[in-house]
Amino acid sequence: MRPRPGRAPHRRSSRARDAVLEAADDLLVERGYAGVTIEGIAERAGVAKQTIYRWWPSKFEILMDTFLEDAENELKIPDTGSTAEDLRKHLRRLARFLTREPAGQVMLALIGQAQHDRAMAVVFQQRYSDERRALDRSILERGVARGDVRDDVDLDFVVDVLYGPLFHRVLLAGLPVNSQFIDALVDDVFPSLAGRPPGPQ
Amino acid sequence: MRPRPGRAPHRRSSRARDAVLEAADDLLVERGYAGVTIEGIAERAGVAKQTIYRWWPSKFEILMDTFLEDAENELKIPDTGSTAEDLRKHLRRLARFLTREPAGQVMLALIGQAQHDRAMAVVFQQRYSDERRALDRSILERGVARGDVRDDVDLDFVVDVLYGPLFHRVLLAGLPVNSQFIDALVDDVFPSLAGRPPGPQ
Amino acid sequence: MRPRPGRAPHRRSSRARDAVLEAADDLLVERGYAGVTIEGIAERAGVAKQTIYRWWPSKFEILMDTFLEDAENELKIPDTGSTAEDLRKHLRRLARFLTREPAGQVMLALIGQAQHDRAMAVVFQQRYSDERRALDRSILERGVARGDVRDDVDLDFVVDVLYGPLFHRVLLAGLPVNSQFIDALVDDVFPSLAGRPPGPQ
Amino acid sequence: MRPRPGRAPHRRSSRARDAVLEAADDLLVERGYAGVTIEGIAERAGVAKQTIYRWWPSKFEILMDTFLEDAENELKIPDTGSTAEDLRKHLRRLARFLTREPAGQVMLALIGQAQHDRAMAVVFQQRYSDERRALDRSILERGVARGDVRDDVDLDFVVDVLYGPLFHRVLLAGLPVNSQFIDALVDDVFPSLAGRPPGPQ
DNA sequence: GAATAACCGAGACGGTACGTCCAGTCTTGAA
DNA sequence: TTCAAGACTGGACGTACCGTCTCGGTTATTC
Repeated sequence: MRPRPGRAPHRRSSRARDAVLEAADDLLVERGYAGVTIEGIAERAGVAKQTIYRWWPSKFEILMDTFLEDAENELKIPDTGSTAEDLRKHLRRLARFLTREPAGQVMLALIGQAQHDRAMAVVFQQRYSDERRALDRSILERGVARGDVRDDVDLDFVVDVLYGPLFHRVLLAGLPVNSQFIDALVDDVFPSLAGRPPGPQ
Repeated sequence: MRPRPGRAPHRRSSRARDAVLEAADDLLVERGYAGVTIEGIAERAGVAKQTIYRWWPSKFEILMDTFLEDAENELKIPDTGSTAEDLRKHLRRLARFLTREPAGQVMLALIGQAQHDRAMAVVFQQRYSDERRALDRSILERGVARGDVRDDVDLDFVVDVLYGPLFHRVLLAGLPVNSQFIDALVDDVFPSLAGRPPGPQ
Repeated sequence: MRPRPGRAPHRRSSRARDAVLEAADDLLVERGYAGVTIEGIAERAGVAKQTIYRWWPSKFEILMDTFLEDAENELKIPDTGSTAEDLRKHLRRLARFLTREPAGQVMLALIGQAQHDRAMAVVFQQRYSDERRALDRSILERGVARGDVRDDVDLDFVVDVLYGPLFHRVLLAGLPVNSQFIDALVDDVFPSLAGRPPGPQ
Repeated sequence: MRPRPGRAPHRRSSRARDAVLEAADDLLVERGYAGVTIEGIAERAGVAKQTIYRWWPSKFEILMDTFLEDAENELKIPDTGSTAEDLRKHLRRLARFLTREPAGQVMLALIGQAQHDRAMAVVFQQRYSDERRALDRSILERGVARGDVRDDVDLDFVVDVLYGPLFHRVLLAGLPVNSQFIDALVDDVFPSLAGRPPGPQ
């Protein structure tokens, strides 16, 4: 049961893996997506290009690896006991992530690249979007179980209505996403669409 | 001071301009954004690279020119007399544009590129998003004037709530956007957020 | 009749050409054939790799160009009036060229490469060996005309017998080629094989 | 009979050695000198690269090993009792070896490589040329002892004059080496240079 | 109707990065 | 200790485009 040390088949160097991910991340933040090159990553990571090509098919996948680790750490689903509060916390966290943090820049770059290339769009959906949607739904599903979310609405639709406006602002409008914006979503849109007053019965 | 002998001559060749825009468009559809290269456009358009560089700063701007022409033609704001019906028609048109038409592919590519490069994001917003938001608002503003849209809601917020879910599906989820989805936005989300029953005064 | 200036079709840069030839030459002398790389030439010549690939198919051809210019200048056929003296002078010049001069190193490298690759061997023969053999023969042909070379021997065979031993030493043996060696060829081998005493008639 | 545990074991695997030599030989014939790579040899021989590096410093030395074995077998010095006939036989054998046989291709490749690299030239001379010259001389030395070769000529010089023309044709000219060519060397050049009529005394 | 200057096609140029191949070194586990 | 396997750093390959730069040839007015 214990992972025997030195057992991984064909002993990939974790030193190289980590250096590559970090270098790619840094380059993206410093120079933007086009400034991330395999050669640049290799040089900064102190790694040979061949090592990169051995383990990743494209810079997209490298950034995907970085991003997924960050998303897992930074975008945990809260559980406060109140659906509205879970949504508020999570939307705020997400807005901050997208607009202020390096890892959010990586995410935006990946979304951008996915618009350019069908294959990468599929990778992004399979490795991120699908699982993320399940997580996003989980807040609502807890609400359904708890009784403060209606059980007769399509939760996928609710997810799109709650998260879509945020992405619309960030990806298309370049308008600020502030607390009022989030609050309006949580306090106005959510209740009228899916909320149910925690009443008797 | 003396621009005398030989008088002001040439102007830009519209033949070249059109050929370039069409070539860029075709290449994008055939090969994706990365497959659009200045050399490729020049060759296909039968135009010299220098001619392209003379009139456009980047392939992004070339595609921007194509896209703006298409958007103006294809995404006209309807005016049926009913806000809900205007929204329904327009959202359906937009969904179809994004998911089915070549010009929609161009738009998605431009949105994608805007995520990679701040400067291009600014260009996209100034040349498209700002004006588009005004157009999108105009449906609602007519509704306010007409009395079937509440006058105490932030119309920009309503725009994000109505259009955001659509883009969320298209840009991030890869899920289908069908009539029910649009209808749910128009019939459920819109009325509860901004609709007002056309009552007496 | 006069070459109109700026007439060459598509204006190849002679600056680039010269810099490439010189860089290749220098690299060969400094680092040997394997040390001549297209990248190294490009860097040293201050030229883009693509420029090299545009005009030469391989480093072999680059060195061939250098070598042919040098050979033309350095291996002129002497004309002293005496076949034996012409041979002596030419063989000495050749021996010195091969064993002491940078251009001789280039020649040896090309001969070496020709052993590795049939296509290059053909290029070497067509661009050098064939013409050189004609030049080498010309010494003997003048001798035939003059009467101090027999007219019943195959001059190609004589060329092989006179030049072959020199190359045998240089290419295979690594033994010194001194004046005695040349003199033995001219004074012993040549007369008995092809010489004719300048007699009456 | 069981190798006691902790015993000084292994010696060089002759299976690996043979497989490497054969693979190198095959690759040279199939793909030329540049097509012989350590990786290619290792793969074809079913051997690890490390094993090759353990026993040979370069592909040159691998081919050298192959070649020396072949030369020893294929280029035996004949002993017919007549110097002229020994020369004729040996020169014919050599011509055929160089122009027709796989092992001759290896030899030409090694000679070629020796022109590119001083160190390899030295190896080639020490491991082949010096010994070969002794063998070539031995034909003449037997002739001297026997009395049909003059004893006042430098036999090294005679070797160069007899073998040089052959290599000149093969290495430089790309001209055919046929029986007449060999016969002319043996019947015209050799007697006048070093032959002595087998007379009395 | 001739002069003239911006425009055009063509494409060479110095560069950067691509993705691949191979060199030579190192490490692992089996025999 | 050797071996097969194969990951590692590193360097060069030959290609594709970038954006800049002539080069001549072609308009299309305006004197």
